[in-house]
Amino acid sequence: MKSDELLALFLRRGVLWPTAEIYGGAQGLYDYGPLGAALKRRIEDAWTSWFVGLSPDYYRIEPAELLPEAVVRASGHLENFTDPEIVCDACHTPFRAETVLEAVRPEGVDGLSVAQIAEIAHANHVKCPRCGSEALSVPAPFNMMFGVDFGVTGKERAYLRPETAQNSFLAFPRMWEVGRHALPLGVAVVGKAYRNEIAPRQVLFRLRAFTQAELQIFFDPEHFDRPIDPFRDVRLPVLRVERRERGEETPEFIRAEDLVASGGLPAFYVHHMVQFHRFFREVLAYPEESIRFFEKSEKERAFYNKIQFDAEVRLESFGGYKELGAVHYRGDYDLTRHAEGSGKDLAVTVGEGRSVLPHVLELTFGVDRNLWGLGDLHLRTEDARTVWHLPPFLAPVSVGVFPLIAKAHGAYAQRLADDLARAGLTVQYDAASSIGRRYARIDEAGTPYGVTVDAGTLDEGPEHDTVTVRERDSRSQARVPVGELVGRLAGALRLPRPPRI
RNA sequence: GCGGGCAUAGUGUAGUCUGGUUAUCACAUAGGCUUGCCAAGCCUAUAACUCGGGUUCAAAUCCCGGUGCCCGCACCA
Repeated sequence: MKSDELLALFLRRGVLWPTAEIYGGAQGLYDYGPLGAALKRRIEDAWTSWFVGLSPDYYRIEPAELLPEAVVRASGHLENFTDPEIVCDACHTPFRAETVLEAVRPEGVDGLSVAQIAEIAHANHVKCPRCGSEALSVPAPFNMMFGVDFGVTGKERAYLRPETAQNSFLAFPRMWEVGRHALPLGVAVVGKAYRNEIAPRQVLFRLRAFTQAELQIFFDPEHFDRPIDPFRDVRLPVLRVERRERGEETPEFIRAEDLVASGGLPAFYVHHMVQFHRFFREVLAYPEESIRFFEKSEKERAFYNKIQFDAEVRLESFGGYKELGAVHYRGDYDLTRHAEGSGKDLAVTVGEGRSVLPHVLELTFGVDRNLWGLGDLHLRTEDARTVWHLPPFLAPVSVGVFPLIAKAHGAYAQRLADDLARAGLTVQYDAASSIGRRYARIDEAGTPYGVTVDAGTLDEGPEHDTVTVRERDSRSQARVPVGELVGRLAGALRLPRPPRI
């Protein structure tokens, strides 16, 4: 679905709206309404059920969203979060310092101060790539973290976390004990992260407050290549660097085993790519042809990542592939930095007394972006009606309950709606306007089932205490005894968990 | 952040160039009548010129600024 169309629908149905709208809004901030909040919760629960379910040694924690300054200093976010820029004073165009100085300083600008970068530019008479002016200046690097006063004196600083990953690294020593000394050890966090983005845009794609679902897996690097259970014949849509360099945009389907055997990727890494792919397919129901795992080259990926595939999905709303998640091999960068920063030894002892500083595999997933993706890919207009083909277990409301004729069947239907809600279903009762309109309303909200009470339900005939269950996608109807309703629907509404490979 | 464009009921829009009646239309929403299993019909109601300043007898319309949105560049998990 097109971006404008999707946003209009989301606004109309109360999925989301701009924060502080009556004051003109605030860039990069959106609030979720009832439908959006419920859907987002379902996505988070589905993600947790799936990824934490991958192993008994994977856990979810819920840490604080504020990080003391020492943490972000050690993690590198305080200095390194943005690359230094060079701005042309003549045409006001900003460039990455590294790019502009490439000819005169091929080794890059890491570690140089603002003054040193400016000096190099002037000494070599570097010109603006766009207008040729030599009037270049180097502004102080912009840090994308939100800093806050911490404590009553205001002398201490803390920062809203720019990513949830840091919390998992900080939790490692505790989790090593709580997890009873097991590797691999997974520590998941689902929660808000905050970045003062320069140019928030595209609704949920670059927010200043956004929700990440991340799983950091600490593992023994000696086991990275250890063969794990066979991948059977799983094929992954991957676009590797060599193929990209030939100008290809589309992925090729490569057997997981081949990615390991001839593709040079560690088995443990590929195993988690397979699980990520299955989550996209089996839980979010993204079409196979929309997904690709996009390999980042050494230049493109963050410096701490040794292997990086972005999990991308092609969205009509933004006319191309968008990053909705990623699989990062971060090596021992994080634990090394935090061991140095804190002065604590973060190595652990495994097996017969071998000391190991675990490496980290990071699975990261953008909750807001995927909520948008579920709208883009599953909302379809079909002969003048709009249907949100959400997987049933993700639907904000599971069942709509309607009286065929409000006056005649309303009391029974209202009672039935209460009973279903008490049984744990999310239910919406609606008696307004015609039955067709009510079906249309729930179709648009992604509700998979409609239950209608009619004359047969109330009559002392063969249809006594039966209702019609109408299915969103097929529009088919079946007569079901009310006592069997919960049992009938429960299966489709249960969150999927990963099968053991 | 730079450049360009845009901003009218809940949603989508007409009107702006060329200032001048009660601001157009559709859908949505609420109530009534009727109907009774896929957005039916009729009647009624609710509801808007992004904010601030300026020009003018008069501003949705022209000018300036703020805010927000879109596109390109730059940046980016």
